Amino acid sequence: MLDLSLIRTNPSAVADAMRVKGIGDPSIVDRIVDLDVRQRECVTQLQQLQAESNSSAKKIGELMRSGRRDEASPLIKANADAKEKLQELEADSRTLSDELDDLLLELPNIPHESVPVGATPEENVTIGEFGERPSFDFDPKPHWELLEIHGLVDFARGSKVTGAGFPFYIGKGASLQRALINFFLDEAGRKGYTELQTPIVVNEDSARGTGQLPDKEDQMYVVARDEFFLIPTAEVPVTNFHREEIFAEADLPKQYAAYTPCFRREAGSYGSDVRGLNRLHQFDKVELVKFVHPDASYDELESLREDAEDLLRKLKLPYRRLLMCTGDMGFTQAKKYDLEIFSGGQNRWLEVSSISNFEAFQARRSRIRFKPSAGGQPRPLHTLNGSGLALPRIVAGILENYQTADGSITIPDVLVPYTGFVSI
RNA sequence: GGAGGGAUGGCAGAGCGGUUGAAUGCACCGGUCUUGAAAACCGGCAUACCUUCGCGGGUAUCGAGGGUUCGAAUCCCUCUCCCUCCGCCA
Repeated sequence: MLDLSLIRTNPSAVADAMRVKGIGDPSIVDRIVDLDVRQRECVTQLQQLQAESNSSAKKIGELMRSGRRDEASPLIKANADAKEKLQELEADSRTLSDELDDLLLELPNIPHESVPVGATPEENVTIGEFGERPSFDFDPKPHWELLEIHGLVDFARGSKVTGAGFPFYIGKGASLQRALINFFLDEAGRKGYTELQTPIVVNEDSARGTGQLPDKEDQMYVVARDEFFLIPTAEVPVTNFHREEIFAEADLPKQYAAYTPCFRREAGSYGSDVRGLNRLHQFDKVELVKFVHPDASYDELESLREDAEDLLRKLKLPYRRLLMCTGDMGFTQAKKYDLEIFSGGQNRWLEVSSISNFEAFQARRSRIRFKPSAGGQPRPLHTLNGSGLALPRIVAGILENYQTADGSITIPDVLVPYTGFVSI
């Protein structure tokens, strides 16, 4: 959610943001401005009437106590008469502010000035390539063939038990995932993130708080009977962990790491890139989330990105860093980096982390604030998150980049203490 | 799932339907005292919104929504959540 006062003072900036993001209908900004004016007129009128009625009621109380009932009765009648008008204004005010709130929830976040304007993924900016791509003196296999050869994942039985995109991991395949989860969490802990285990279903307020609603409603699985949503990322429960809370300024920043399964319907995204582990309906991820002071959020974004990249360096996976253009950013982000690893068996880049600054967008929706130590009103803080990291594509990358001529796979050194085996 | 109890400010905890946005204690912040600290004393300390250039003024909020009343934290209804006991179960 955006600051209403910004919309008042600079509505065109908001409409422009919607255009460069390609999200929503910019004309709703005008409707918001109009509604806002009408709402405030209505509230002012209502509060004036309430003030009159309050002071009259107080007077009645005094008269009644001193036994001057006859003097009170005309006041009582007048107040009773005013009541209808009062209720009318109350209803109007409520209707207007509900309408206003609904529209405000439709506005996407405004991109940061450092974000390149662009409409398609082709206009994302590659900032750098790091690490060494593997070179093979044999024909490298894609990971789905390696999974098959070693019996690491069972897609067919996953489909039988649940549906496409819900695989079983077997034996060393399962162990490798568990090793990665532990490695990621241990690294995060070392870097000062507090580990959190979270619910993996959330209620509607939480889904709205982080901006999945109304934007990503179709991407979430719903437990209709209990009105829960399966989380598409740990960002949702972790950010909402502090929903409706006010921090002391000195308590910032707060940072958390959480491993969770993630559930995504991926409606409308079938295509050639969904083979093997490339795109699943359920996958595992360790997510890093920060609650920070507004002045610090862009520094924190870089440090969060560094924390994620550090994992790729330690795993010795070649990767590139992309700065997403306005059109390829989501509804909620002000600035976003993607990290993609180069996976040798498919000879293509796979997104394994997305690192975003939401500025006050989520915090305003979720009412997560801090109280300035210099005094004054609580202010929304800034939230950030980044994958650290998403598992299946890391597994794909390890299998493809660490495969050897005889079809076996070498476990990256840093993972060996976690797997307990050196090869598959 | 069955039975009962509860929900008040950061926490604890009062609150006859009429200066109760709310006593009191703790915590916290500022000050006095002290060489310093502690103690003691004095003062401050919720959130959202409207209005004003500002000082200030006003409105709403005692789990949520609705109702009764001139007036509701206080009475009535509905819902949500929490706790205790029983049942079931990891």
